[in-house]
Amino acid sequence: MRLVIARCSVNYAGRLSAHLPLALRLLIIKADSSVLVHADGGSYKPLNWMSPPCRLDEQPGRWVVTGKSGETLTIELEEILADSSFDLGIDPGLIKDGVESHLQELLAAQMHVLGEGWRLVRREYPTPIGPVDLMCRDAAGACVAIEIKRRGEIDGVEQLTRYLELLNRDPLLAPVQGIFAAQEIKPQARILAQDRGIRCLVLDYDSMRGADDGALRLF
Amino acid sequence: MRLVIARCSVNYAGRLSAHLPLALRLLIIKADSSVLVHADGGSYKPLNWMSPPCRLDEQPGRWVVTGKSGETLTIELEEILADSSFDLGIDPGLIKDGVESHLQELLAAQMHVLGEGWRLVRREYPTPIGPVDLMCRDAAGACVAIEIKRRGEIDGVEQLTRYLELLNRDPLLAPVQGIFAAQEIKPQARILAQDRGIRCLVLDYDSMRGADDGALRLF
DNA sequence: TTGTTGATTTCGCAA
DNA sequence: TTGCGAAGTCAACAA
Repeated sequence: MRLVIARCSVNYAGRLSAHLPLALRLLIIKADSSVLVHADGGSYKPLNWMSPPCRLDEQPGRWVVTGKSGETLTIELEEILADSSFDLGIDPGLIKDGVESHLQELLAAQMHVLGEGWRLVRREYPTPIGPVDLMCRDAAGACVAIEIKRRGEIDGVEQLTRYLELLNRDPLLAPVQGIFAAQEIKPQARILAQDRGIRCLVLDYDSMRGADDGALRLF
Repeated sequence: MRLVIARCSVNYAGRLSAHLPLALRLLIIKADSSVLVHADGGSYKPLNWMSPPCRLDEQPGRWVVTGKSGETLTIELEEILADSSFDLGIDPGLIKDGVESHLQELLAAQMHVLGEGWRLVRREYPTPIGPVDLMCRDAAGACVAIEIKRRGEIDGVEQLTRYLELLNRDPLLAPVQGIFAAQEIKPQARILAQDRGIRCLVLDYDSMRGADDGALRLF
């Protein structure tokens, strides 16, 4: 990894065109030749960048980075204040816990909280327009499709609605009910769901991990 | 901006939990106290980070960054190989060209590619649920609503469907047809559009800029 | 390889 | 402040 502090101007030509006027910035060149141009603010997103795979052509006062599909990042170097390199090695990588797939696993393993005699048909139940997170049957044997989100917004309700519309065309499955489950359900999403006869379920991740059934509330 | 090369382990506790085992990494502390943890690969996204606004508590061998809503990033510093600071000043910012609004302008100026005698009624045609990108009339005088996306996915078809449903309630406008136009249309979006009687149009930005009508293909 | 979905998405604009 | 839509989204995973 090479770190350069330089007064530079930058041009990008790819899906769009973008230009950065002359200013002092941090330039990062990673081991795979990818380049990041950072300012001293904003968030983690660079002002401009080139993703790997790419090739860096270093000329005096000018770097030209060319991407896989021909896009180019051109950096004009006016003045270099610092330039240092380090060998960091390969990173062991990030370990995450608490994302949507975990919610799906937990709810799949706790079908009983939905009601007596409910059972899981399968996770990621395939349909032509994408997989239903959980397909199950209630005590009476009727189909129920469950869409799980970390944050329940209108898009998720629309997604579940599409699944239900399609599934209900199949006489072997119909009628299929829907449940919209999320750690947090936005008011607009809740209203839309209820308007469409879809039940809402608020999930509590920590409590589910502890298998505390009281944490699940059906609306 | 402060740049630190250090052997460190990192823990994040917020919406999710994440952990980085001990390894050599680049730590960036920006002027607003936001922190980025980068490895020597991957893309522009850091392995871990804290977005502003946040507060950095620097203890010996440990940094604790606390975010606005209480999330924390804890960095345990095992060994520091480099540590330098720079004053970059405020960046003048990025100038972009080639985004969705430009596609809208270009298509609005090239109505004839849709067919003989087509004309534009107006761009950003207002409805109670949001503006229709382009409203036009075909040679027979029938209304056509056009939704433009850079990448055409299912959400865009849903959006256009909502507009059409609403517009078709107005006897002065009905029947209103729909066209879904994008630089790239995903298969599922195309299927959904066709199922709903919405035509798909693939746009080529470069050719449109050159006003090459042959670049537009109606499906 | 291609396609689809989730994300600590981030970012910008408008109501 | 909140909500909605776009992004050079990125990244993980399945077909």
